[in-house]
Amino acid sequence: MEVKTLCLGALALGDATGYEIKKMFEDGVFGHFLEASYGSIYPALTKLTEDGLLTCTTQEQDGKPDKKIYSITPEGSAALSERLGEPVSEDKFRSDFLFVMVFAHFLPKAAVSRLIDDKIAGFQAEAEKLSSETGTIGTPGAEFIRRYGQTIMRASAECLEANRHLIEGPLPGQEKKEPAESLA
Amino acid sequence: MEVKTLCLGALALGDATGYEIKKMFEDGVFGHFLEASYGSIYPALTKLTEDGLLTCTTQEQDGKPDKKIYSITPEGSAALSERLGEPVSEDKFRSDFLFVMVFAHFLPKAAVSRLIDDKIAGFQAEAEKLSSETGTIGTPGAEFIRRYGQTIMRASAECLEANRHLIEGPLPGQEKKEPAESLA
DNA sequence: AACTTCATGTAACGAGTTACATGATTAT
DNA sequence: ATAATCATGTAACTCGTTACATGAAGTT
Repeated sequence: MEVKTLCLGALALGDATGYEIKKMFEDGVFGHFLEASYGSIYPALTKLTEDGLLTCTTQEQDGKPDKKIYSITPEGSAALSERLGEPVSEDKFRSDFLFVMVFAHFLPKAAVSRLIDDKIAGFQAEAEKLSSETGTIGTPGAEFIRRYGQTIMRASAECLEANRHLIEGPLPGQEKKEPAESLA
Repeated sequence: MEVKTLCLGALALGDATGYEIKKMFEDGVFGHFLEASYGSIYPALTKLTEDGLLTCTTQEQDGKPDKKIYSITPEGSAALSERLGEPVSEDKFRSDFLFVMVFAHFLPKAAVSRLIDDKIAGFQAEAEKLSSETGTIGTPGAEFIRRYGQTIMRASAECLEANRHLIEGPLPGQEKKEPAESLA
């Protein structure tokens, strides 16, 4: 999905500036499964406006550059519909972390454990973030994504915890005496 | 993670040709969370050999181009260890499908339902594939990845099925006035 | 006859990121 | 003081993909 289409979609949810669109791909719903940088958003916005798919209202500000608020036009909506109907590219899950795990025996044990701890914490934080976002965008689609994201993040964290012994070796508590993990 | 590192990793699992390495990123364990094309693998292999991180044995064949079997050198292993120790980039989950779901109301109902059906089938196929791969590579890391992948694929399929009503609207049979939001 | 598998390699092209340029305001 | 937020925009660069070139053997 090219950035132009993403911008069209973002603006279908309401008028926004380039800066705000970027935020939607950072913190907003989109942030969990898409990304876009200023370097791609601003040129896309310019191009879409030239093509009549957006209109732009400039709002003067003092100190800061003028705020350029973009709105989607009927042609823009039509274009979005069309692109949405085209076959979507496959979901892509890229993980350098998993690659490292395959070669965990190349690294010191403590480093591997830290990597796993951090990853689990990351998943939990992401799940947390998603649940706190409830109601940010009122659409069913957004709610769907929140639930989806939470499910995956929780499943990931649990699965990692349940199977970390495969890469770390058996837990100290399981190979000898009582578990030493008392910190809760 | 750049392709050079990926090749180094692939060859740490055993000698291989460029062609075979490509297969590992298509069908093998790596295929589920990484990708690389011939256009990046072959140049990477050449570069790594020049740098002394790999050695190359040419095996003549009739008809086909000579087979070039690469092996990792001690320096290559050292380089791999080093790169594995460097901070890994964040996991990236990119999904055009989810983007489309946010704007499902732009599409005909039947098209949306088909998209969802296909996606669920895809997740199930992927889970299936992962479970059939048991034992392909004997390492704990590979086993870990299989379990991880299966968990995620199954969770995805189930979650999609459980929440599809959010984007498709309530099921014909459930269309009543009762509070239908139970979350489970 | 046509397609897939095996097998390597290069050049053009694409799409987006990174870093830079600019600068006021507010928070730490 | 220092950093972050707000706000837009461009140019260079990176990295990789796509498509091409070549070609035999086996399969449908």
